[in-house]
Amino acid sequence: MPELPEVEIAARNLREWTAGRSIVRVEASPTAKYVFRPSSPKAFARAVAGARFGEIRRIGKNLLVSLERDGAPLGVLAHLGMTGKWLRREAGDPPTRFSRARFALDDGAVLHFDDLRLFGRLRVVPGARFDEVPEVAALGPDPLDRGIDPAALGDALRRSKLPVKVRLMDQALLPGVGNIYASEACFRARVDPRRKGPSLAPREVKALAGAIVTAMKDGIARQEGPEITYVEEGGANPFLVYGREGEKCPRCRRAKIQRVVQAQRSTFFCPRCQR
DNA sequence: ACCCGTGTTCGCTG
DNA sequence: TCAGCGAACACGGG
Repeated sequence: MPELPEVEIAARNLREWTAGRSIVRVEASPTAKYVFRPSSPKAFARAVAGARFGEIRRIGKNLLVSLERDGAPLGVLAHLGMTGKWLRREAGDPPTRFSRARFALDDGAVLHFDDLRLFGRLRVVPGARFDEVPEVAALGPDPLDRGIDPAALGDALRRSKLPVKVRLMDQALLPGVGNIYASEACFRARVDPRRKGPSLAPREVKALAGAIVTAMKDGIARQEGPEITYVEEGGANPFLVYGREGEKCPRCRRAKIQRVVQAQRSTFFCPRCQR
């Protein structure tokens, strides 16, 4: 699931599910110790039980959940990792398949943090001082929230010899851009993902800046619906090039989509359209 | 059995 | 000193 669009959907869902609500009880699976590091599952549950929900922000792929407990601010930083998701169930429903933490609310709902691979994280942030968390402080401006300044993007690309697709995934530059949307943005901008940053012309940088934002907005639009209770997987591949090795390019319809490996991750592109 | 994986972090290296 | 690289993390799914 999770790059910026998926996390944005999660944020919207969570806002709806938690508005005005309090946490009645928390269960954290003891086997999922890794999810709660550097704290423990027990300490995490103890810290947030009884809290009332406040604002929920998203920066890149991070969810910043503000809580209030005994009149004092408290925060939870949530990251979905590779396979994390937030699901809403009713009290008494069976646990979701890879449920790692369960938050019982005062309206009878139970929010599950579900995560197959255990790369997700739930972390208590004392006083909700998110800006003191190094991983949050290191993030650049959120591209959806604040837009992308082509001049700033150009500067950043010029300062690094990394292939442009790899550079786009730097969370300090463009928080929220991950492996899928980096490929998708390069395709939309017609830029070869293997190009080195400094080789890009200003008009290509500008195209990239626009392509990143529109790719993410499309991703969000695809997933939002009138009655989302939770986002399901499965179904047709919604992406233009990602996961489409060997298929005909959706733009030129002549070349075949190629897959290459960059920085240990798969990159998909059209060798004819992307220069 | 084997390869793959929508993410991040850490230790090493040149 | 530090950008860049590769491994590690953990566990299915195909």
